[in-house]
Amino acid sequence: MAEGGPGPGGGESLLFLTDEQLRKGIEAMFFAYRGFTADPDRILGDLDYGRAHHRAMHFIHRSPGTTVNNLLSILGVTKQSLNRVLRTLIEDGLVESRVGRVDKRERHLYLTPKGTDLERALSDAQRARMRAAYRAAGPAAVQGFRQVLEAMMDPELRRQYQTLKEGGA
Amino acid sequence: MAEGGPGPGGGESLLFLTDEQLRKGIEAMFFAYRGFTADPDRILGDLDYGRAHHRAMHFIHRSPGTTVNNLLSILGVTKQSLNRVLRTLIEDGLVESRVGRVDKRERHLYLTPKGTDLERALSDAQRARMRAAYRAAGPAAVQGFRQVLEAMMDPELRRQYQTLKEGGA
DNA sequence: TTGGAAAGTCAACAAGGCTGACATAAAATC
DNA sequence: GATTTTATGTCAGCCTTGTTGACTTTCCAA
Repeated sequence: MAEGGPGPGGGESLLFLTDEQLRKGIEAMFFAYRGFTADPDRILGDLDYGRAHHRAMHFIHRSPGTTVNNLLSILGVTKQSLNRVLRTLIEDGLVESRVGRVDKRERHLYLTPKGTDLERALSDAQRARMRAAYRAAGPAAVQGFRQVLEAMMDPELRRQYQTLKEGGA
Repeated sequence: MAEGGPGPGGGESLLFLTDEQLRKGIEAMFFAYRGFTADPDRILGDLDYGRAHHRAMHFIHRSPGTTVNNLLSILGVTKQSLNRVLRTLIEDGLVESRVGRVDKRERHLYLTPKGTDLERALSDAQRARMRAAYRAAGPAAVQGFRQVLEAMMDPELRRQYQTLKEGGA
């Protein structure tokens, strides 16, 4: 690897934030994100769904009973955009939309058994890659990976990420 | 932070690869990538360009004189898709396309001064975020960040990433 | 000289973003 | 009780950026 840049050579060197180092990080994000989405995309390509469907199913699976508005703020898209995706998922019997009991304006979203199956297939594929990457890099690297990613998020998104983190732990 | 999951508590714990840990990594990638692209997107939004233009300019800046075919394999899109982007960049005087000297079929791509200016504005914004994230997470975390991302890439993309890495170092 | 690779172009299409306008039901407020 | 706000859904239309397929031009090399 021979990292550490122009500093005293790796380890606890000073902040080795040359433009070169930063550029490598940027390109690493670019290439890694392609790998990150490649496996689910392959599965989705065979069906009539896309990445947007995957994202919706992921967060519905993660927070069953979440409302449309909540999902909207997590995904960061317009309701028209989300609705198009959600409609097809509901029509195809992958997602169920239940009217809220306390507030009947709200729709609570759940994966059906069929939806759960697809979500599992997709996340199995994505997890397999993530697992392999974690194994290859080692536990210490995983720690750093998560720290940098978290620091890279917009503050608002970081809050949502952390809320999700707690909720699932 | 209190990481380390269900293992013996952080540090060199065994492979703590629970589905929960993996899912957090997946969501971290999702939220972080949004932050990663947010700043350039804001700049591009004001102009008539999109993320695809940014990517093309980034890699032309990075490897001046690269051929269209080379760029194609780095970006992983079809030549029609790239060509549309490239055409507007050339028309607008941001990119120059020179016929190859040894192989006149090839077009070698260069940023014009105008193109260099925009590229710098975009990458300055992106680097600023990356720098802040690196600073917040610390040198050791940066090491891990890069290791995990590299392990997450498809083998072919990893090779391209590493080639770029060497070329620029 | 002819085959094939590199590059470019045109047409058509799809996914998934976006805005704006509007409808409905229910909750909240006055 | 009337009004306003909120949550959701929907229609129409637009943009970017990806796709496939068909075709042309250029030009290297066998």
